[in-house]
Amino acid sequence: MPELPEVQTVLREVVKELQDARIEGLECLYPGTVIVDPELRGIAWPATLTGYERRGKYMLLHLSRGNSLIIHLRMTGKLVSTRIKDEASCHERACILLEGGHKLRFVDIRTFGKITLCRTENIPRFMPNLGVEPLGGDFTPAYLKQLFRQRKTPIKNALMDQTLIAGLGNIYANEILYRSRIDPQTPAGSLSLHKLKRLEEQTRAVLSEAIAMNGTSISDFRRVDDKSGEFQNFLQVYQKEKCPRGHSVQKIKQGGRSTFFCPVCQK
DNA sequence: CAATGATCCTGTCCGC
DNA sequence: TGCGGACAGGATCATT
Repeated sequence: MPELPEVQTVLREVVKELQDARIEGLECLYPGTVIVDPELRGIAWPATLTGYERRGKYMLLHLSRGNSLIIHLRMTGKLVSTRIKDEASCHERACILLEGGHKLRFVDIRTFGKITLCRTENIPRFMPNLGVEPLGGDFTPAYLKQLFRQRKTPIKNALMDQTLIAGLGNIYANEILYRSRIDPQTPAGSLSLHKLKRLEEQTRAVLSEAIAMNGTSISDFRRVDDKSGEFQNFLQVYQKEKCPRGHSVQKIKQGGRSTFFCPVCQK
């Protein structure tokens, strides 16, 4: 499932794919996958990439002519370059057309992913309110203390709430809590500054390591070049029977999602 | 405002 | 063999 490290990985590779190519169009191949800003008038193409950024799990690609693409992979979205693999897929939902007949295919089994083409100044209209960037300077124990104040929701749910912290999903929330030795059921607002310090440090550590390893390929995440990430080899609790210290990992449901944790290591 | 639950969607896996 | 059902899960919307 693409979370922050996977999105970062894909963005880096998409940029490499787009930076020297003229973008000639955007094709929608499944109803609703491509959203076009009604204020975008006239001709958007051809365009070139003028900048890019990641915000939470969203990729923003800024184009010439004052337009931008907002890409969200949701659960099963993939961007596949025809330079690497030119093979049709029945799950192709959209397509970015490049000069020379090359394409960047948006392949998405479950059809939840979206590509929005909008005026750059209208980006906020097409994006939800997102919380703090977990690798940014604002992400500090004191900030978390304030953010979680009065919150009774379990810390696991809070970590995955994109309006609080942007970019964490189920896999990394589980891993971060294990490495922080925090019980995922702990009410967020009751965590001591001491534990929040561990949480902050481990969040940065886990995400940085995962980015360095090109993300986690569980089930169907693939990079633009169709290679897998490598971080799945370093997961400590997610879908594991035993934690690294040999204790049984417990699986529970929180907010409809699977939580994996070690009741011995995490208090 | 906070928290919860249903919804969207399809491939995979399990039990009968 | 095949069918039904559960599961996976990010974001959004409705409800409490």
